[in-house]
Amino acid sequence: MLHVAEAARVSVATVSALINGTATVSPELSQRIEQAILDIGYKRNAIARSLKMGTTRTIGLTVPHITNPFFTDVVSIIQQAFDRAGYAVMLCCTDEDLNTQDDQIRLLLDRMVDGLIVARVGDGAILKRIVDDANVPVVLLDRVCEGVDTDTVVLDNQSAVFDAITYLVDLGHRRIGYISGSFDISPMHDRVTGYREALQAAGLPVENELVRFGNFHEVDGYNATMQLLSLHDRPSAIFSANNPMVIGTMKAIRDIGLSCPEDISIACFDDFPWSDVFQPQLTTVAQPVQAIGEQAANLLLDRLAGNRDAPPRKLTLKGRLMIRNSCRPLGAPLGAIAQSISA
Amino acid sequence: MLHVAEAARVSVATVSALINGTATVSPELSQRIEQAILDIGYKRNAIARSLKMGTTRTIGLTVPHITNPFFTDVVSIIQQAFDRAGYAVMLCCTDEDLNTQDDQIRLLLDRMVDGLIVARVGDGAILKRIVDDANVPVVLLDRVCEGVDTDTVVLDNQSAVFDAITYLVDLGHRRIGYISGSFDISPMHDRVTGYREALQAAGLPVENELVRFGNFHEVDGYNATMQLLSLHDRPSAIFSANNPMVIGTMKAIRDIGLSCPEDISIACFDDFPWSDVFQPQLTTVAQPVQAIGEQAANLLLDRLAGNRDAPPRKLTLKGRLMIRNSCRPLGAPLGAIAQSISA
DNA sequence: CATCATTTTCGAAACGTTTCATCGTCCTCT
DNA sequence: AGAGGACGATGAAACGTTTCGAAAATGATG
Repeated sequence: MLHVAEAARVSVATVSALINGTATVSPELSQRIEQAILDIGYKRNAIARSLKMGTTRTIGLTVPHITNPFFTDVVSIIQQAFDRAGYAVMLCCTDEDLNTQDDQIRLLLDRMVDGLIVARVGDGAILKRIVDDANVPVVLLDRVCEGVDTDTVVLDNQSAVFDAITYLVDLGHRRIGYISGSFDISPMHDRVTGYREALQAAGLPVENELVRFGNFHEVDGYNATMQLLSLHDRPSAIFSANNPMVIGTMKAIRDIGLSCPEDISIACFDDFPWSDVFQPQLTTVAQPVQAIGEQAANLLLDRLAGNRDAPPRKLTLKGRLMIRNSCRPLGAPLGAIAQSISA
Repeated sequence: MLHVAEAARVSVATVSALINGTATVSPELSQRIEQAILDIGYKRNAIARSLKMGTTRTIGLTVPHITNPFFTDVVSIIQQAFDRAGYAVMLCCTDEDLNTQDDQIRLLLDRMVDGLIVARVGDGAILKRIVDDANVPVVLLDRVCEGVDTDTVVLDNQSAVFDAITYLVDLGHRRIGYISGSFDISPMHDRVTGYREALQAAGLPVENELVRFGNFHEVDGYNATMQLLSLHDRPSAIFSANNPMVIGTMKAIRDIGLSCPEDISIACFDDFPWSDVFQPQLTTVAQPVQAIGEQAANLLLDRLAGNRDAPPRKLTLKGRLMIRNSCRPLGAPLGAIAQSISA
């Protein structure tokens, strides 16, 4: 900018005024300056600007896994929203690891991001410290946490799983396996609760041996399924609490030589685009990813627009059970599957 | 830092020296400074540091689509590599749009990223300008471009598709449809070339009506498949040049009432984790995503480490044909599929 | 004890912007 | 004609670091 000012024989203040439109500059100087900018190929240095302005027009976004289609979709939508608003997005993957997440968020805050969207934080204390420490607005995604007062977008996990399990019960299933993610993360907690309540509502016993915990990865789903299928009285249906784990479940039942839905019914959380073109077409709980992403982005953009003091807003969205053909009516002949799909 | 210096009754220069270890500071002052840092909860301002140092320890990464599993995997691996090296990654999705990509890269350069990894750039001229303008190292991913001399990691797309098509020919297919992405992007160009050469090598005619172009999205695959299947002499096999498009292909053949592989054989580019648990299990060309991501990261990290003047390095990796059960031997009874899989 | 070498600390400039108070100029109004 | 306003342009300070040369303190040596 100094060079531009010299070349145009004006002061840097005038150049700045022209570029930002913060003051009127005469046509004559404008022309000289613009020419100089072109000649020199000047680009404003965003770092210096950020330092002076105290704003980076960048937000931080952390997700557990970018390979999980659910998060991929959400990230993509959030990206687009901030793109439109002229913000850049700094993405970090925490790999479901608390320390990593802590490091990442610290990194982001050090870089003076203007705001933070944090998906699926693990530990309440860490989370609380983050929200308190950061003097920037924070939006929580897919995770609610007692005592942490900030904008939040979550799914009604409990009722979503309740509906899914109830559907299985209605099909005649009595022993339903459940594969959960780590229990200390609220969505996982709520999903298990939905499972238990559905069984209780149907007057069925809740048996601990039917509930397994994993760490969200495919291999966890695989191992958990193997355990469930080696029970002496094995379940006739399995519900898996996330997408990567259900892949593990499918691999396990394939390796054990069973087939779905003939031998075992499968349902899971999180829909994916190809779920109705391959067999079995999985019955899933679809999250409204578009809405989740947009709402989270809107909440943060609203804060960034200056609405700092409004009380924390907590949004809860509803999931939707997508019934396909991976669950069969128990005791009914196989031919009945087709009918059940139209249910 | 000023506050810390005051609280510890030292100069800011000394605080800086201690924090960065750029000079020895006496145990006594060190102790006072560290205490002050703790008391105040001081965090170094990375923006001011970047301004002074001329380096942000941030790299930019652009990909066409984050929802394409291939790019998701690559992004994830690149992320991890730079994470380990203490760099942050700024991710941008270009949505296959040239203007968007241009804007994104400009945005990244304005923010003084230390380096750039650009996946799948569309236009040669734009690309050349980017590489020339940016006074930071640039690594090209999944795209090679005449006249642009910079580090590059690409797949040997041509031979990968050649192998896949040859496999289909060996199964007895004579009319093989091909669904390509935009022709002006080198991988797409090379893939089509592989297709043509495989047919020619087998002495088969290359018919234009069998080659369709789309813009990488599911809907493009759907439309292209519909067109291919409405030909009066329709193909017995279809190869789709990327992952989202093959989903469209599968939906089209489902909607038309055909089934795979009985009525039509399907193969595609890009493997995905669930491809061998659902039916049909797609025969795919798997890219070595791990290697691609790591190599790209290594090339850039090497430049960032100071190796600026080495001549551009061009890495070409090999794809691998993953034969599953979505292609059937033509003319043979259906039972023969199982045998062909072991081929 | 004076001198010199070495270690430790510091003041001040610089990075590239934005912003604010100030200063000319020129116009308008009494 | 002189005063007052409006407008355009500018100099300089500030943002929070790093760094360099210089100053101060310490230790060693003759």
